[in-house]
Amino acid sequence: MFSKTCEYALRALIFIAQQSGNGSRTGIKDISKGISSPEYFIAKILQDLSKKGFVQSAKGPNGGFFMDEQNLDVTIADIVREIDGDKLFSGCGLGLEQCSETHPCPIHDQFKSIRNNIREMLESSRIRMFADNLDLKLTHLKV
Amino acid sequence: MFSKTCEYALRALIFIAQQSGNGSRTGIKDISKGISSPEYFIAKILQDLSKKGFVQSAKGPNGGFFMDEQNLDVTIADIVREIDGDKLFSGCGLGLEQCSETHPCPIHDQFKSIRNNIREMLESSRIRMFADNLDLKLTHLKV
DNA sequence: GAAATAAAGGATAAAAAACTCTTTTATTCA
DNA sequence: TGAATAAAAGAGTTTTTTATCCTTTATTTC
Repeated sequence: MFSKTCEYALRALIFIAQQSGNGSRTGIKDISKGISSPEYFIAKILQDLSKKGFVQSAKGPNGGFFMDEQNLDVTIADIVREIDGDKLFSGCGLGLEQCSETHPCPIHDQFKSIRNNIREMLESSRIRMFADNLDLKLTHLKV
Repeated sequence: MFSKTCEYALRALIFIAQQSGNGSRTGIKDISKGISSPEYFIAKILQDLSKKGFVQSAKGPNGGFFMDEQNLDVTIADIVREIDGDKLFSGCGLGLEQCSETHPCPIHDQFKSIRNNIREMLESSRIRMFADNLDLKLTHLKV
């Protein structure tokens, strides 16, 4: 469904959101441990997400990644769209470039509703929503 | 959603299904033109699908690919599962290996319903269902 | 201001997916 | 039986994705 990069990104952002709860910043090492991801790889991904404003970062001692109120309101859809593009939301199920209501591929109709489900689901899910359950250990992000 | 290999496979099988309607066999060249796919690549894919029994093939003059009644009743889900594995139907949205009802990832619940939608949709779609509309040019498989 | 810390940046490596080419095998038909 | 046809098989190559390493820059603390 999502690329590996996107999976790691979502996990990292949810993790940082939880850690940001008590105002603290989290370093790459903690993040990569917290979400079971390759350290250098998630570093690259966060570097990118930070440039795009999905997460804040600070260098030096006591530095690390954290999220502000705006960051917490970003939807999963926003993140997915940024990393994987909008193929998932609008692409043809069979990979055709020309596929539309008036010029559909064979499975166009079946896919339309699926895609809408996915889009609605991802657009109504904000990072903020997942921090609490993670904090209460009702959910997890590892392995 | 699907790998490129899987997209080509589905397009090819629907195409062959339509062509099989009038009892004729279809060669790789026609198939690759008919579904806008790289010729050698779809050849490899069909070689594999043929070994697995999703499609029939015959060598020599007048040879080519075709489908029997059983082949036409195969579901899209069967094909996807064979090519892309069942990650789409049962994998964790965030890529965690340990993700279940009792030990869920943060977006587990949201994904559960999406996954079920997808599975139901793909399991109720049989190749046979798409041949007619393609024949009537109500749908297409190119570009 | 020097040492330590932590992210940013740039370059590269490894693995997987997508795609290509050439030879072999089976079949048909003249 | 031999030429032609078309898929099967096997062996690449290319591109994309995933992952790693090393150097630089910014910040803090002493």
